[in-house]
Amino acid sequence: MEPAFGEVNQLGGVFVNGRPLPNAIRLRIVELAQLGIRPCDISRQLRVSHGCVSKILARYNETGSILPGAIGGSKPRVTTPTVVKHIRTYKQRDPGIFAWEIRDRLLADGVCDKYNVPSVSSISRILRNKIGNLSQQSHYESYKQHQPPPQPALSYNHIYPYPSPIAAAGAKVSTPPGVPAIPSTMAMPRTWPSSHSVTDILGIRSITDQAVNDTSPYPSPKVEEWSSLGRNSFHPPTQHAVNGLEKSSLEQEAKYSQVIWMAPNSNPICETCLFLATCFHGQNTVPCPPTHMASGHSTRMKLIKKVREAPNGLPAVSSFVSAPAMPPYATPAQVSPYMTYSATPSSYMASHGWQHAGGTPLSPHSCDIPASLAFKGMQTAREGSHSVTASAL
DNA sequence: GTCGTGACGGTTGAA
DNA sequence: TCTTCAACCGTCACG
Repeated sequence: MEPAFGEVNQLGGVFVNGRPLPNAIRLRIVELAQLGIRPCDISRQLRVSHGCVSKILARYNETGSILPGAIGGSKPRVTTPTVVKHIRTYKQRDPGIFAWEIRDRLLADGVCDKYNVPSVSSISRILRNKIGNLSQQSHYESYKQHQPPPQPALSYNHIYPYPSPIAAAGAKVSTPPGVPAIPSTMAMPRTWPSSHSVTDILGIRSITDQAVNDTSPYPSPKVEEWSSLGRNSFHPPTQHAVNGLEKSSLEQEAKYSQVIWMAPNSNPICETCLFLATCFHGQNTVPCPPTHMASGHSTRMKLIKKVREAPNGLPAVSSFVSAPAMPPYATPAQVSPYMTYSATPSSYMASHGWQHAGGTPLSPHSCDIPASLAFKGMQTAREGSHSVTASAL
């Protein structure tokens, strides 16, 4: 079994097979693309395969979101009791009705939509297995009397929150050609955890923001709550729609984050840094870095329950952090392979004009995204430059 | 050299 | 609790 710490791709980047890239990297890919940097350059710089860059950009263009899709789970059943009931009704009214006619009627009557209407073969199977013997009707009715009323048929999107074309179009940020745009993921007001502003994705809060309510940091999602999150908690896209993805996806992300950024050995970690994948310093005696202390983070050291361990006893990490092997505030020479993902946007973020949704500039977190081996060799070229341009990269 | 695409091996979570 | 299945992931190779 491959260690949970990941593998190294041909570009020298580290990834965990089967797991999505961290949001910070996904976001950075989109950022760089919108700055006009070619995908091949993004691929090399972030050490992410060009196929992945292409896929993430394509998804972003399609959905307006940088987030990966929902992983795992099963397709919702389309043959709900309601659907079966309607099929039965159609069959009773017209015993000679064809399956495809039933399918059309399910659509026409609004019983199903195009996402959850059963296939013709499914309808045929229902007719054969459940309705074929109408002598079972009395049994069915008897059974039905002892059952709760059938739930309305769930739309496919209810479970699978893929944004509808309309939602995607609405979420999409239209940008004049050549004009760097702030992705809609970055433009959303901060209403964590239902926001995907860049500050939320990266777990950054402005100093001003924290000063207002320093004693009440982020709404602190408990791991117990996160653990209960899943596809069952998906909501219709009309609710909490954020950037083409609704709350449920964010919840899933929260759960995913829980897996990535837990503290090893139940050590306290900075609650804020918990959401900063590249700023992991889960050691008991290590305070928050000065920049965090200045932001009041040191007041929010918190014990996070370890929730998941690899069979070898090491914490299961995703593609970002090698916490046990990484001392806090690793110097470039000490950066673990996982820090390969870490871009070096400190100067970039501080200078390129991003504004917090509330108008507050992002607070520069020197440890948010530390120096990266991915940019090794480029550092010299970037010295003295505070903007990301193709030439600087 | 760049980019889109499909195969592949992997993870995840609902059933 | 375990297994199955179908969704997703990123990498890689090919054209």
